[in-house]
Amino acid sequence: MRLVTWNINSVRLRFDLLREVASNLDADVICLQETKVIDDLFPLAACRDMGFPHVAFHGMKGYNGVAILSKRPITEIRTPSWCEKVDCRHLIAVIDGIEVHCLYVPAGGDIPDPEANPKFAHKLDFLREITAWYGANYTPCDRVIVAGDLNIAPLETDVWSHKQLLGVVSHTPIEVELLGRMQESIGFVDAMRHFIPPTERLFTWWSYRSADWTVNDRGRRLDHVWVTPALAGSLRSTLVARECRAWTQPSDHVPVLVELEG
DNA sequence: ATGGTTGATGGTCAA
Repeated sequence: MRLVTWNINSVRLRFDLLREVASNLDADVICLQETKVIDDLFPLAACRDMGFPHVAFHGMKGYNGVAILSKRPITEIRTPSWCEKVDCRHLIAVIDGIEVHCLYVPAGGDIPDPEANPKFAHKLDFLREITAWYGANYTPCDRVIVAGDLNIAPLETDVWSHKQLLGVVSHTPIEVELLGRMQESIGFVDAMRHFIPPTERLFTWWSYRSADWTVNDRGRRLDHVWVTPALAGSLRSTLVARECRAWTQPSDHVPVLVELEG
């Protein structure tokens, strides 16, 4: 299975780029975040024309939204929600007996203080809640993939400057700690770092708020693919499609590919 | 410390 995750930042605006991603990466499964479209307007026919007959989507007006496109049948769809909000951040599709979780963790706003910033408090609560849920409902023996924009760069080499980003939302110690607890809940294996050593810089996102994203390579690794220990032995390769950031009218995130045997 | 850009939207809000 060749699984791709991409924060597409509007599936309607960037459908032509999605075709390129699907084709260039020879994807079997594509997890999308920030689709920004209600379900009635989701481009389902275009997905089928592109060679993905099986599609699950869970969207809302204007913000968030997740989708999973698959060449193989989807046998079950679920849409959990967190923090008593129905904000379309989590979609589960069962494909080949594997639970594929497409996840979009709240970004958390600008101020890294839960007292002063309700969005940051929501991000931390979201992580605590979903961590408890994984721990209570799954075991390392289950076949689960979590793929998506987790909006946290956990390692020092997941950001362009560890020191300069310690106080910036996405790399603060409290977020890194909570993401670590979530990963440990059922022993998720970081599929990208399974192949790329932690000493090597690895980014999947570069801000729009820069005249030239290539200057000093000021990126962060916000997008992740995790697999349960039951699937770790099936991991074959990973790839960050960095070239997509240089495309015309790009997303600020680039696609990440993880290949699994079978 | 601040600002910078983008997308959905039709006011700003979120990222």
